[in-house]
Amino acid sequence: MPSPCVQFVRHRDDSDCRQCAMRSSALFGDLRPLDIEWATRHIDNGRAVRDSVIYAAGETDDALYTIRVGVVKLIMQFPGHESRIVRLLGRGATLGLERLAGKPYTHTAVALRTTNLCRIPLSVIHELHTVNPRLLHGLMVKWEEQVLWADRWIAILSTGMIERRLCDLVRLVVDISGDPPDAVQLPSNGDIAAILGITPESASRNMAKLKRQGLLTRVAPWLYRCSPVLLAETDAPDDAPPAASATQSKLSDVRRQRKASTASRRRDD
Amino acid sequence: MPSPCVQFVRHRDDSDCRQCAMRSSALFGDLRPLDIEWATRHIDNGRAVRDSVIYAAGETDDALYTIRVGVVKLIMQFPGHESRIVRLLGRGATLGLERLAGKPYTHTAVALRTTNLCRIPLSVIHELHTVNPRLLHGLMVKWEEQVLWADRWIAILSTGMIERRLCDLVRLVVDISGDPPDAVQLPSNGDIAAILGITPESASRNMAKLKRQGLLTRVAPWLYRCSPVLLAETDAPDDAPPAASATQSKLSDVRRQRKASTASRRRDD
DNA sequence: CGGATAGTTGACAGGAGTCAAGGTATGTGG
DNA sequence: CCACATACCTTGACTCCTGTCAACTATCCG
Repeated sequence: MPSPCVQFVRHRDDSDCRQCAMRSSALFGDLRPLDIEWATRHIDNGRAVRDSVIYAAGETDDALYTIRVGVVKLIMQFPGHESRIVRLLGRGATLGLERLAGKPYTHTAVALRTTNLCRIPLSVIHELHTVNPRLLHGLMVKWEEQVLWADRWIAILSTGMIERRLCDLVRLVVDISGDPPDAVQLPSNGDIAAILGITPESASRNMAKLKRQGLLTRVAPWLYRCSPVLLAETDAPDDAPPAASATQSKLSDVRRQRKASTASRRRDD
Repeated sequence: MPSPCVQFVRHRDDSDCRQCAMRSSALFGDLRPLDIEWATRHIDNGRAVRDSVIYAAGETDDALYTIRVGVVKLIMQFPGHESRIVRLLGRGATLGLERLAGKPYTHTAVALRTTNLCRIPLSVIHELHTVNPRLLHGLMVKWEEQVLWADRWIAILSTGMIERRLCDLVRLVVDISGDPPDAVQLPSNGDIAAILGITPESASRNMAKLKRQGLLTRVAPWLYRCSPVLLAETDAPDDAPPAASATQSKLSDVRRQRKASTASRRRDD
């Protein structure tokens, strides 16, 4: 398996990259055109076809990546546990920031579809930072993005009934992929399962349920048309504002926090 | 509700703080003693009793925090969803990094027990960074920590049977709190529920199950003695290496990745 | 055309949510 | 110091969601 997965070539078309760096990379937002121009000469452009591995967990290549267009999944595997997809990244997102902390890649990054990305050597980041410390802000923004996506994954995609989580996943994919609502490219059932932490069978069954409800229509394998209802639905099921009668959705509630401080302090170390 | 939750006082005991900054804060690891000494003069020390709010989501106070001793929970609340605890932070951890990206606090941070923490104004970070850009590395390390904890939360605490997740949670608490194994202070059932994304009833039932198995013994309300078996158990149930017969633990498997690259490329945009 | 992989579906069992009834503990007021 | 009120935890009964196992179909590729 020679794995001719990802191939990178030095940039030729400067204007193209410059445009990319400015609009999608908040990373370089604070830099001067001169610095950006310098950087682009050291940034390679790459194409990763579906299922190709951009980098694998544990590797220590000295580079990070930004996505120009496409979708990438980050797979995490802990020793005694099933592996899970912990993030889906789309246009403008940054992969491999952990290399800046000196850690090996913590995930395996795989393209969900043909993806166009830029490979930025760590040395370029360090050089830019030396020249212009304002790069710090861009880096902070990128890290914060990662954490926020991770937290969304926990609070939205890993909590509650599978059907609702699936709906949220579809919305998320539409969001980050930029696919038109009538031709959304959803992950395979296996991937959906790894994203939601469920079995492929449950994924299949719940996809079928959405299809029966007319919220989703398969127009081709992997290609779906989603109803506006599905896309809008932030939450409000248009009924049951008070004393909800939802079939199953209690779980815990961590409101009632602020009030605590004054009273209650029975036992403590 | 005047909320006399957290009170901060300027440091008096320099040596104490310096020691703290060096051992627990990789943040300042790369700085010169002189810079650290300067920084400590602008860092306040605070005490948060159990259930007190360190900061609330949406606030924009210009400071971040590091924990000297104690445990803090980060609560996240998305509009139409139940709130979940997305992280538990212990000694040496950093809270509120998102302020460095210019974002309001994304979580509500609440002390799980009496907690001792340092309040670092953003201006101190910026000043230090100007003086010594090597601070960048410390910041990268802190961000990477946040992401790694978040990913663990997804892959370990939000996947699979509740009983196993509970065991992992106990191990995690022991880990970050530093409690002795025979006197571990576990979160309330409500908090356990918000951590694992389950109901308090399920939390209670599964805690009872662990107690029945002798893995956990309550020595006082909220205080437990955990058996060495529970603490060791990385995963291997000492049986079933091949064709496992576990009662329920299939889920999906995202192995078989590497091989993909060469073959398979049926449809793509 | 045929083999392989992935998706679909049914039957079944058990896990986990829901509802509701006590029980226990902390805190207040007499 | 005791009685009451308020939380929270605990438990049981019940439902149904979801994992498991297995058979079958659809797709893709050689």
